[in-house]
Amino acid sequence: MSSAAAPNARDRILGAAIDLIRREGFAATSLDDLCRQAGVTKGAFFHHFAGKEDLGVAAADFWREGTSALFANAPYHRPADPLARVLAYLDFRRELVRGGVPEFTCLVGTLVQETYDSHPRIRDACAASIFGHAQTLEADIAAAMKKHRVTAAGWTPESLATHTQTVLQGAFILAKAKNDPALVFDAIDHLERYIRFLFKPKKKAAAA
Amino acid sequence: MSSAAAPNARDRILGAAIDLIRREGFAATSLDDLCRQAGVTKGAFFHHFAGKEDLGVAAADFWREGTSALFANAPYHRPADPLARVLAYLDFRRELVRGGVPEFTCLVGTLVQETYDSHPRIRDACAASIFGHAQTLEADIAAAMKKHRVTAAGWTPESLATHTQTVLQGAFILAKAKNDPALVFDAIDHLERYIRFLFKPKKKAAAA
DNA sequence: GACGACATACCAACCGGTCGGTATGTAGTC
DNA sequence: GACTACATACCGACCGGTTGGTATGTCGTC
Repeated sequence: MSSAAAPNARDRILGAAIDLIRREGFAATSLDDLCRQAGVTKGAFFHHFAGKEDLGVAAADFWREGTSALFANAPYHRPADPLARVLAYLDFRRELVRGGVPEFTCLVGTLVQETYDSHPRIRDACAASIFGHAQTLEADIAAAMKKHRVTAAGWTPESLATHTQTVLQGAFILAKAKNDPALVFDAIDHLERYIRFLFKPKKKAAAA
Repeated sequence: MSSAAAPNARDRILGAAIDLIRREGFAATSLDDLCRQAGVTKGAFFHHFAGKEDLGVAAADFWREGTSALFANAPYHRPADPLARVLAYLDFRRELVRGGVPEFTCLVGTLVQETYDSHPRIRDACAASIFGHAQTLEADIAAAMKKHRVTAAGWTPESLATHTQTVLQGAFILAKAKNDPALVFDAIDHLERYIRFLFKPKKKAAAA
């Protein structure tokens, strides 16, 4: 994910940006620190990026590309049953919670909080990452609804897919606040329990 | 909440800090901007606060005091049934989603993401606000479990109370990313559906 | 010799923080 | 009730370092 020792300067800068922004935030990450950590000079930076805002957009795009490749190649797509794939996705998210808080939390979740009001281009790039990823879950959810004959009362595959990301992003915030990765596991447990409820065979569906 | 025109400089500074930090973030909020918006000078600022980190701690504390008064006096405590109180809490959270995104989102959720690694004092103040508020929900959840004879399989009043805050914090992030308050309502709807599932009378409980 | 990929040197604005100073209490003493 | 001694609240000019950004140079490759 971090391309710490990439051959070209651009990727080294983006790798350093992902690391520093997740740790300190976007505004608190100075270009001097960034270039030092990437092992390049300011000249290299401004050769590849028009400015700091451009770096933010590029970092969010880089994150989106990296994570979408990671999830596309992950093993949770293997089960034949679509509901099993959704639950395997949650297992995979649990597996990703390793190392320190700055290593497993989400770049774009951090980035968007600092930039949503002042840097709409960065905000949109973050939104593309979050909602683009959510979208990859919709097909499995829709297939699971069909197979398990679930008629949604008040929710859709899209809204449930979005909700998984809501829970994960919130879990990262609470994990940071308490400096405790266990809170992410708790949140995923609740989310899994909810999804199992939604797909539990029953005579009468709940209203909300 | 914002004490925009408080009589004393300290509260005006804190009100301006809550506004600016929610809008731009902590690092991007300069003391010059802050003092300008508060209508005070740098001298007044450094009379009341030891430095910028101290402001962060004070703002989180101020937020905790303000929100805990708001929730303590809110009408969702009125229903006799404890589960109804929990659901009324969710309704109250829906009501708070008014105005623009910077106005209804959470100060400490934003603040902690920028400071969890570099300013532990601020992080702890944010954690106190989030988890202190979550704790106020535990009694109602526990009473609801008792009344509705729910034997939790894998969750506790504490973990469910925490989960409500997880969902809300995550919802704020997604609402910022898409610049759309409706995402908060969607998230609360899913959360309400989950809670209703948990307390639905049934013969057999689910495992997770 | 043009061009892409960087390095070096530098700048002006801005940043958090300091400092000397003023105005207004307020409590104690005679 | 006047005087001293001190505290609180606030002002605004100023400082040195850092910031994002620029201008120019160099080296390898086609």
